[in-house]
Amino acid sequence: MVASVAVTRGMDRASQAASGLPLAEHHLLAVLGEAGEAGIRPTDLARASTLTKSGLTRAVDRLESVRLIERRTCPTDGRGQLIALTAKGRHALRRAAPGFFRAVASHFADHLTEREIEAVTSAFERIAAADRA
Amino acid sequence: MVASVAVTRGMDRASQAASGLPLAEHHLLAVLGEAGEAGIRPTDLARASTLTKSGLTRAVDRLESVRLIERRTCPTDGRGQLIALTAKGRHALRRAAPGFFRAVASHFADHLTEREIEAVTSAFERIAAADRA
DNA sequence: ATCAACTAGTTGCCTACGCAAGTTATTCCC
DNA sequence: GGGAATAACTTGCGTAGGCAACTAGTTGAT
Repeated sequence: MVASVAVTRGMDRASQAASGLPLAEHHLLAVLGEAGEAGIRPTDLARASTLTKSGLTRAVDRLESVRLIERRTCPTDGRGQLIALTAKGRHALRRAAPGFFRAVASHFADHLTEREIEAVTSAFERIAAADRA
Repeated sequence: MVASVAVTRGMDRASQAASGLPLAEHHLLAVLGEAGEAGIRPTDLARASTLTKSGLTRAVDRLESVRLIERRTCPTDGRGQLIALTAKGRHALRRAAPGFFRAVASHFADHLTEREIEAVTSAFERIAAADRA
């Protein structure tokens, strides 16, 4: 836990430097980037992030207020919505990427061997999957 | 990050169930347990925890107010103090231990192979050490 | 068709905690 | 040994975010 907090804090500073956004919000942009034009439902976005539904609502509020993302009404469910990157959001993500990847290296990957990176990646993916279940 | 937040949240609930304390505070007790009778300086405790100095001040306030730990004036530095478990604190730590270890297993270790546990442990120790430097 | 049970997202409330500035004690240099 | 630079906590302030309760919409059973 101590190490993971250290990495998270370092990455958060790096994220602020690279995009002006806290790590959690940068991560939302990244997930939305993978989701593509179609957008993604808030509940799914929360699952793929480090936030609960209520935290997500507010993070989305912030990102929407600076026009990095947009809420669309969901065509198939009147309760729901679809969240997607705006053009501005896509640009912000692209611009932040190099600094972000350097930070992953300096705060995390550079301290590990190849084998360790593989072990950590697969183990943590399994843990995240178990948690979602 | 997603996995580490999932584990942290699970462990936090488990810690609440086992001792009534949030994970961060349980961890402080654990570190103090290892420090022994002599106690430990707040700055060192902060380094060994997930908290900054200011967060530590307040966590110590809370734990002291329920008599699980005590602040002593430091004999060798008039600015400083020594923090140590009270007898009540030692008991609380012992009572929480079984539930706590079960939670480490169910939220973390059970999802990993032996080799992965070793890889993660050594890698994360190195990361934590690098951060302290 | 209606009503109950569930799900999606939002909000009120509260707390933890980081940052930066403040206080007090120490060290070190001259 | 006197004064600047540094270190050890503390505190004021601001914000993020979890929980639980709420609203609105959906689904399914009769």
